[in-house]
Amino acid sequence: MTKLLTQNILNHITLSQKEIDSFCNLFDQKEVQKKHFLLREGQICKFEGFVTKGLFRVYHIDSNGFEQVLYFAQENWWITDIDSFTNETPSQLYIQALEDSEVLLISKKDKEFAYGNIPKIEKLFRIMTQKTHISLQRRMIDNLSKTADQRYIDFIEKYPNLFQRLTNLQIAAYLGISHEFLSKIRRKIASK
Amino acid sequence: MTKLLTQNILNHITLSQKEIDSFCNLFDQKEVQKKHFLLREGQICKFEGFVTKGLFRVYHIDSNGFEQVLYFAQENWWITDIDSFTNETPSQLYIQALEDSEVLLISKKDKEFAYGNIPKIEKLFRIMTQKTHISLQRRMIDNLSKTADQRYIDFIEKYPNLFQRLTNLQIAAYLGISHEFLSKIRRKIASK
DNA sequence: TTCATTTATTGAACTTGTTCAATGTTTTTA
DNA sequence: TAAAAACATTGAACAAGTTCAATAAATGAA
Repeated sequence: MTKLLTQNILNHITLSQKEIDSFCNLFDQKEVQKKHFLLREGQICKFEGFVTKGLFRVYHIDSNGFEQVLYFAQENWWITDIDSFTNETPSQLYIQALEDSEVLLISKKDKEFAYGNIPKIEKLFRIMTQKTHISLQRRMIDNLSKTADQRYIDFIEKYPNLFQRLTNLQIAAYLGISHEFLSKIRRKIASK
Repeated sequence: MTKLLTQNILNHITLSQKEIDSFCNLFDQKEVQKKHFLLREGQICKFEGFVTKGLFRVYHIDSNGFEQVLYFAQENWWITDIDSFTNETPSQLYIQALEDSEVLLISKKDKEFAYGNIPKIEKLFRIMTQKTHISLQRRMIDNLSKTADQRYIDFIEKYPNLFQRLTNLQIAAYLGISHEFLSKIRRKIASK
């Protein structure tokens, strides 16, 4: 059950079997049906999660009712609203399963426990946060500098697997464009 | 000389005087004249820096020659290209002083040393990386959901001090719009 | 202080992307 | 398997933002 998680951790740092077991034991498995929510706006995010099956979208709804996707999380990805989780403030985000999914969840208390009792866990999350920050930094630059056409082409190249599993509606919400415009981009690309 | 740095660290974690001294000793002070560079595209970023005086911009030049500002760093802010520094890959960024400035720099080797010898430093950077990630996440959502007018108004509110010290050219490059369009936004706002 | 350079403003034409409404297609569910 | 719901496409009118070129204003260096 925690095989994927173990693998993921060992990808970042080295831990003894004992440390791994003790850390993995802090997680609870949860099944989340398609369209069900792990988190809604206004709630305080009480968990950090590791996806073992399925696919989630983490998104925001703006004042005009439009949805913006912050990121998608499929198998082997971590999900949380780090803002709400860290500061214990109401979330501005929704986390919804786009397929029948399974996650391993750890609470803030248990995570703090791990920080205190397994020193390398501090390093693990330092490294993981760095990596997600680096990706977001790259995405920020792309969003500032590239046209929607190019961002769409980049998305397909970078996440061919996600591309297969997502609707154009979801991809448009990630790229920051209307789905109608995405449709026109697709036609333009196809006609080449 | 390291008073600001000490204050900044104690804002995030608690350290003994001895730990503080031992960590602060790993930094070298450097003066950077206005318009001079701490880092240029193609170089590997060898430092993590803490600004004690002045103002820097961290920016990217895209394939069309346009500049996008990833962030500004004034006194009490940290600067680095975390991507290049962490992965030891050529940077895509420029870091330039916009005023005569002073920074405290730590090398990768010394930072690794600190991780190994002062356990709480791991926590310090985990927390700091989380915070910068949270800000970037908020900025990403704003960029996806808000119009340029609103982003400009938000910028002034959020960074009134930076706003005073920056030209409209720099602000436009941060907001992701042309400076001509920013000029039109300013006129529109002024006429209200 | 003056000349050169950088920064800011403006207007007109243009491009990118949105909105709305209609229609067709696919997927889900009863 | 039929009906409903969600998703995708299209066109036309519109809004947001760019580009280019000209000019004015502010700043910096000699």
